[in-house]
Amino acid sequence: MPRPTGPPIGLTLARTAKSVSRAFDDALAAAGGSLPVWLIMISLKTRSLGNQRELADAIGIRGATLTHHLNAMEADGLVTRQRDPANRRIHQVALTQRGETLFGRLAAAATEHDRRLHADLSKEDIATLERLLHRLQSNVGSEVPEATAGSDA
Amino acid sequence: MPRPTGPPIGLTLARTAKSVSRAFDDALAAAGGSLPVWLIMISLKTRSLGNQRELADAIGIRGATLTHHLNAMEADGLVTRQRDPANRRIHQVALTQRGETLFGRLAAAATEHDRRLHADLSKEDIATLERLLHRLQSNVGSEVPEATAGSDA
DNA sequence: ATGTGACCGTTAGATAACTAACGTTTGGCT
DNA sequence: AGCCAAACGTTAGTTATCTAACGGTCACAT
Repeated sequence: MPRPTGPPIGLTLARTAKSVSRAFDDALAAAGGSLPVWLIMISLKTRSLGNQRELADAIGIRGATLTHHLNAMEADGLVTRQRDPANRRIHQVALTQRGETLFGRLAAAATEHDRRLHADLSKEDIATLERLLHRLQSNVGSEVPEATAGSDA
Repeated sequence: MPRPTGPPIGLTLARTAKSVSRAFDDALAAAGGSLPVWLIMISLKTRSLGNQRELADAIGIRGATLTHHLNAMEADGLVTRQRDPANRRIHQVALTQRGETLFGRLAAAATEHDRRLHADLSKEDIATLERLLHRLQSNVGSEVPEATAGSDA
């Protein structure tokens, strides 16, 4: 009995994520950025996203929050927003030269953070962790079992 | 090569924690509470905490934020705050009868959430996950290796 | 007894996320 | 042609957290 009603796994998960995210954000702040800015940039670089909504979904925030960050980034000269001529509802977001420069610095900080995070963990450990985290996510995803008995709502 | 520069583990961790916390908070909201309220209550019930600062540390928030929640909970008649006669700096926080009742409902919701979260995971899986999460936390904890070469601060 | 420093909790102000409602644009249907 | 529903992004307002500064209380030394 290794878990005699100890702290629930959800609580440990939340605390760990808070610590790790905090440390990551600090590292990015030291490089002149922040966690959301980094997520936006890396999504712009790697994925080919059609619109801002997909971008927001990709980094796990709401559309309104993304607008907020893009406003700040545009004011800082990191990105540009242009209407798509073919579909004027869509804003095409692109990194400026200055944005590319900052991306380089943040990438270095992110790599360093990841190195530190892995530290003594083996590749199998990381793979196992990823697998378990995905299981947790799918367990709370949309599993609303309404096939039990009665609709007691 | 199972991780060809895929999403960093820190990102997966953050997303999973967000989803799970969100789901948990929704479940608690349906029972008439919230995640911080639940954490405060369970800490009051289980641990024997000397003061509010320890309470805040136990649930991972700042003292000022705890004050905010306790104000709301006191206004709702869930807890009482009294000065410790032996040490008037300390506020003794206690659950009222109404607080106990809500605690019961939230405990049921939390148990249900935990059951759903575990779902197909074995005890070994949970133990492994806990171990890996603790490793991550300690890796970013306060590991400031200043024994490398020069003090470039 | 009195002054100094530390501890505890609160208050004030800033920051960042969310939800809800809105204006614009598009495409299909009548 | 004109209308209506849907999609996209922005704006407005709320909520929750943090940091910094403050007032009250205690222990200890002088």
